[in-house]
Amino acid sequence: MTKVDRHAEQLAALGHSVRLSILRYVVQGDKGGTAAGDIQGHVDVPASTLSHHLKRLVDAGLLSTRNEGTYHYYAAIYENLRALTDYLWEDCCKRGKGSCC
Amino acid sequence: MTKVDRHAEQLAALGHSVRLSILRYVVQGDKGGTAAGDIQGHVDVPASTLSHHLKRLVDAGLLSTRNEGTYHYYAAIYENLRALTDYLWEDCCKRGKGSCC
DNA sequence: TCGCTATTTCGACATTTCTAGAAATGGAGC
DNA sequence: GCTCCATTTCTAGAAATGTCGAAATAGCGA
Repeated sequence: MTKVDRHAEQLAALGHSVRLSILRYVVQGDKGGTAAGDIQGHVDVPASTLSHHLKRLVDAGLLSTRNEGTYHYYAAIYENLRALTDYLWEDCCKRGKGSCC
Repeated sequence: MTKVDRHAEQLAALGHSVRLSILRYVVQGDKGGTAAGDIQGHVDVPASTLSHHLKRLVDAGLLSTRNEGTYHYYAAIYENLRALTDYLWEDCCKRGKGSCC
């Protein structure tokens, strides 16, 4: 999988209002992660739906998982998120006449 | 449409390898925009498919269009792209114990 | 062991997105 | 007018994604 494909997959993972809300909630949370139940209280979807969305974010490499007893904590992988946002601006205006960013 | 929905739509627009390639190519191009034909030479999809993808990026508010004769130029809307990437980091660690970003 | 809670997996259906050929548009030049 | 050329719109089928109830898993405490 190329760099473009990988980043497109991450952006697609964020391209859904529920998943975007999840990511933002988790990004704002503690570094140790946020429990799935806590997240559920915030986004209001059935547990099975939530679980699917969380899996998608984990698969995309944006969230990590840690299980503590029956609680599952999800934390943002900040360096991957940073790499993603940086990617969109990489080589900005390289081919242009003036600078812009 | 809420802020989350709007940004999710923009991220979904970028969540496709062809469209992500298009955006990056245009972001790197001149402020005056890049012609559709130029873009097509870069991404290698049929014109009808390309047009569909370009429309999606325009609808999401990430690209603007300008017609000059038969040529259609597409340019990145830098401020919207900036707002999008900033949004992902907004209030980072607000609810956490330590700082992280 | 039993029951309780947190969470995930399964399964099936509805919806959306992707793709690309064919036809249509719109402008430039003869 | 006609004819290129660049690009978009139409169309329809294939593929992927979203949803959520029901069932399954997994860990805790009594």
